[in-house]
Amino acid sequence: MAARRDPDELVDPLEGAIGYEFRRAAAATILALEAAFAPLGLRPVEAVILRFVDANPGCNQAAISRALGVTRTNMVPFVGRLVGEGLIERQASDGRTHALFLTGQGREVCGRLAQIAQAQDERFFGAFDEATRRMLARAFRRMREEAGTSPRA
Amino acid sequence: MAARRDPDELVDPLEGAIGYEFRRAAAATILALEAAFAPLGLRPVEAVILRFVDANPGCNQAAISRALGVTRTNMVPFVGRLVGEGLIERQASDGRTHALFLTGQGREVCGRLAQIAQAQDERFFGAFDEATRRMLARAFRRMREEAGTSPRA
DNA sequence: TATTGTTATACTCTATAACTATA
DNA sequence: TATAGTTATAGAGTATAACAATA
Repeated sequence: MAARRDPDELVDPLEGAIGYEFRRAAAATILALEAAFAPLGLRPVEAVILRFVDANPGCNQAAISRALGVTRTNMVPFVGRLVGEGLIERQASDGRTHALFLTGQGREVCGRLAQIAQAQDERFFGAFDEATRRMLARAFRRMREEAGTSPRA
Repeated sequence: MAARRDPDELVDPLEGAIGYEFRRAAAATILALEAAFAPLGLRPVEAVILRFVDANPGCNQAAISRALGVTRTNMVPFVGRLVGEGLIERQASDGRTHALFLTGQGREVCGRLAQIAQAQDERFFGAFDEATRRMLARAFRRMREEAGTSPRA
């Protein structure tokens, strides 16, 4: 007996195409991460910046912008929001540079952030055993490096 | 001997975190795909829409919007551009619905598009053998379904 | 000269509300 | 009452150019 198809449900010509499934899965997990971070009033980018400041106390925002592939220009509103919410603070260091540090509240939020991110990783990658997860994480890192050698880099 | 670290190069506290590597790899492959499609004057979303029309001749744009998770509203400029470039055409069908079809040029572009997408898949996922790629594609699809059961769905 | 932080600006994508024509 | 397509609009992300202060 042939399966009936909802007339609304289209044939997906890209079903099973690995790059397509990869990109759509990533988009879905980003939406889920935004929802998970929303109670903290943070977006994923701001969360990553917070964790970079935590791991690199005293760094400046230009260094973070290079690490994340965000322009210096577009860092301004991100860092401004984090400062405005009292999560990080700027200290004059160089005359043209601000050294960034987490505040006490920033450290607390950063801890909660890390837990949420870890729970999301468990939610979406929990089906893989640890060895597979390490293999995939390395493969994803290599993909990023491979893309970095593209004409755009 | 301890490795010297570029003072500009920050410690990445999320290196090896699978969800983070996953999202950044996806962002990098999307940029690469945009660059690869640029000579055709198409963006990745428009390319997917073209392939949906190819696989579902006569469908309407609301059905595509549901399949892709794009609002009907935001389909308007995408479909408008594809029509404007002579790649798809609208035929009155329902009175309130337009049936979409590829033009001859649309079929040609669609074929080149598919080749480019396949080359990108090979570029980024070529290191995996076929069985692993099938396993991953299914895992990515499951991740999308899992995310779909989130509060946002 | 090069770098940091910034403003201004433009373009795209995304999200919501509302309108029309039709079913 | 629900659906298809559309317009208007607001918000966020992203991109380039330019400037002041500093190294």
